[in-house]
Parts: sequence; C-alpha cells; structure tokens
Amino acid sequence: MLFSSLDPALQAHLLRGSAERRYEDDQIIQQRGEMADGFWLIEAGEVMVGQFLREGDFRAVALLGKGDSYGELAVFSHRPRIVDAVSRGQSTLRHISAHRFLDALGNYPASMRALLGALSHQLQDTLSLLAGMRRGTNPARMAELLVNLAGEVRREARVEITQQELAELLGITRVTANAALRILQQAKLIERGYGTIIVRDRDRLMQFALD
Amino acid sequence: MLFSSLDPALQAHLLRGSAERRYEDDQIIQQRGEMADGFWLIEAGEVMVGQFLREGDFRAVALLGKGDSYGELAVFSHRPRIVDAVSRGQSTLRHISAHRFLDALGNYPASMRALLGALSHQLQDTLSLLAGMRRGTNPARMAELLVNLAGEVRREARVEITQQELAELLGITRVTANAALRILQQAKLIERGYGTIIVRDRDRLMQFALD
DNA sequence: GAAATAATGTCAAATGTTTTACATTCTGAC
DNA sequence: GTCAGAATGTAAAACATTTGACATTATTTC
Repeated sequence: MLFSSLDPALQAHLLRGSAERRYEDDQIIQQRGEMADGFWLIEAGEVMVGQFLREGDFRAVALLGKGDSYGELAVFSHRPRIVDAVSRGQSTLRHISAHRFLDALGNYPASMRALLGALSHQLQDTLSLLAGMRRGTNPARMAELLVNLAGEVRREARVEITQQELAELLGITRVTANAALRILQQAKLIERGYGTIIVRDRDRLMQFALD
Repeated sequence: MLFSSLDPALQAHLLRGSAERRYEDDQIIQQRGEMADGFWLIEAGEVMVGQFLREGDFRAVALLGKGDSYGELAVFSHRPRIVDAVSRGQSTLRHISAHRFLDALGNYPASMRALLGALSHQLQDTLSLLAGMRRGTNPARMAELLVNLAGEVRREARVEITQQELAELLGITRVTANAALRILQQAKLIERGYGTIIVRDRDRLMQFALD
C-alpha cells in the first residue's frame, strides 16, 4: 500500500492534519467520476473497492482493511476517480487532503522514490492479474482469491465473506462461485459456512491455485 | 507512456547514452522473471507485451508502437519482470540503462512528479480495464479493442492485425473472435480482410462498445 | 421464541465458449 | 503462374456459465 511506503515522519505529519470520518454498512465513500480532493487511510473496518454497473450489480476489484490506503491515484493523476468505494460494515477512515499531501511530499524526496517503487509494484501486480485473469479454471481462481484473503495465517484461517461477494470479486455468478467452493470443499481444502469460509489447508489451497 | 512524460532535456540525455538494438519478427526481447537493468523505447516497429502460458499459448496485454516505452516498472520496483515482450515484425528499440536513468532522475524533481502522475494514470486505466473485463459481450469488448487500435482516426481506419492476435488480446479463442467480428461486420461497423480489419464507422463502433 | 431477513444449496433450461476439424482464400516466394 | 504457408470462415459436439426458480438453513430483530 502506498501510505505505508512513506517516511514515518511524513506519515505522522499527514495524520495530524487529517479528519476522521465514520461510515455505516453499505455507505458510499467515494464515487466514480468525482475529482479527488484527497485520499483515505483505513483506521478500522473494511472497504470494498470496485465499480457499480448499470444494472446495479457491483464488480469488486479489491477488499481493503486496516492500515490500507486508497484514492491516491486520482490525486497524482489529476483525473476523476475510476472506482466506487463502499464501506463493508462500519468503518473509520482518515481523510488526508490532496493539497496538504502534495505540499509536504516536496520535502521528502526519498518518499517520492518510495512512492514510485510502490506504484510500480502495484501496477506490476495488476498487470499480472490482468494477464492471468482468464487463466485457470474457476475453482483455481477461487483458491487463489481465498489464499489472498486468508492472509499470512498458517492454518485454519476464518474468512468472513459471503459467496455473493466472492463471486463479485471474481466476476462470476453466485451459482458458479458456489460450485467452485463445493469442489474445494470436496478436496477438503476449505469448509463453507454461513457468511464464512474456513481455510483448512492454506498450503494445498495455494498448490491448487497453480493448476 | 512514461518516457514521454519526462522533461525533454532528460529525454535527450537518456537517448544520448542509449544503445540501439534491432529485433526480428517473433524475437523475444525480454522474459518474465529476469531482473531489470533498464527499459526500452520503441523507435520503429511494434512490440507485443504479455505472458506466455505453460502450453505455449500467449496472453497479450498490450500492443505498443513507435514512441511507446516499456519495462520501467521493474526498474522502479526492483522486482523481476512480470511480462514477456516479443517483437511483432522487425523493430528497432533503444535500451536505456536503469543506472543512468535513476541517477539522472534525481536532478529532475519535476519529472519525478510527472512520473508519479503518469504511473497513477496508467494504474487507473489498468484497474478500470480489470473491472470492465468481464463486462459486456464479446462483440462489445472486441468493438472497444478495435476503437483503441484504430487510434484517433476519424473514419475508415485500417488496422493491420490478425484475428489470432485479437483473440490473444481479449483472452478468447480465434473462433470466438471471428464470431464477434462477424457480428460487427453484419452491423456494417467493420470489414474483415486478410490480416487487416477496416474500421468503417468508428463512432458507431464506440457506441456499440458501451452496450 | 416467532417472524423476518440473509445466505446457502441445488436444479434445469438457455446461452455462450472452446475444441476439433476441415475447406477456402489470400499472400509472398520462386 | 504455381506452390507453400498463413490466415480466414464455418460447422458440430463437448463443455461451462448464466439465468431463473425454489427449498433450506442460519442469523437477526422484535
């Protein structure tokens, strides 16, 4: 994430001047098309980033959590925002103004280099994702997604997410997502619960993703 | 593109120290996994960027032409390259060393800001593409791709590309690509030729892409 | 604890995509 | 001009995904 790549002194400076904002479940934080006046740092809770489609469907791009930042891109590019962001459950964010950010950044040349590195890294990841999109079967792509969501946890991670949300992240329907999960469960890699997926064997799940 | 966002004086400086290299049709310019020692600027010809899959298939991400640069990401992120690059027909590139680039960049703070902007813009575009990937039917996605390839041309653009390559850019098979093109032709938006697509009506094609 | 709401599990029909296969057309080389 | 190679056009079968529908189970609300 970009904010965490900044110099700690700069991070502190930005936080001092930031405003805390709370959002309720499903509340819209930013909308596509708006011009950026700053970016957000997630203090607590989770945020879904993606695009609302015409019919009201949502195509998720990422699920962000505590310590993650987002919205910096539109600040740097001076272009309208290209994704919608929605609070998932209650969340607390800090809003850091573009003006203050860009001004302060001039005094931290090392942080600019760090930003270039972090941005490049992220673009590499995204391109890799784009190239790999269609690769592999749905169960394999689902396995990869679950490994990411489960995080670093060694064994028995509990991921609190609905099958609807998983489907939106993969760009498939809930029926197909459920079928993929059933296959992973039959292989004893996960277990399906109400609003949760339990990752039983992260290592073998990761192996499965590479097929 | 990133190179073109740099200060003209910096561009000139980098070009002076660059080495010219020629590549033949289908020759591999860079491979996934290599560490970066620089980036390329395309002087003439075209370069396909994407990933070779295990079975030898190729999943294209972009088709670059004269004036475009690529390979900067791995330089900034200090990570291995994540895409393969292949010459499409003969091409002439200039290789700019990472060392020289990063050294010179320190003297051009405004260019660093410009790079942040250009990188952010590109990441925004890529995220948008990622979110839109599965959206729309194949004919609609094909229409969008052709509009991009046709460039700024007002009417009657001639795009020299095979259906196989179009399929690789969309991540579908040639059969499906052909079917999509047939539909666009039936709507009198394009015409299919041997190794070429003629865009008859760019405006309506763009309209079609939004369905 | 009953009712309302949210989420999961599953099915069948319709649709879309890939695979496989082969004929045809175009282009460049000789 | 003929031939070989490259690219296109198309069809049928196999496979995968979506759509729409409904039953079931879990959770929350009152």
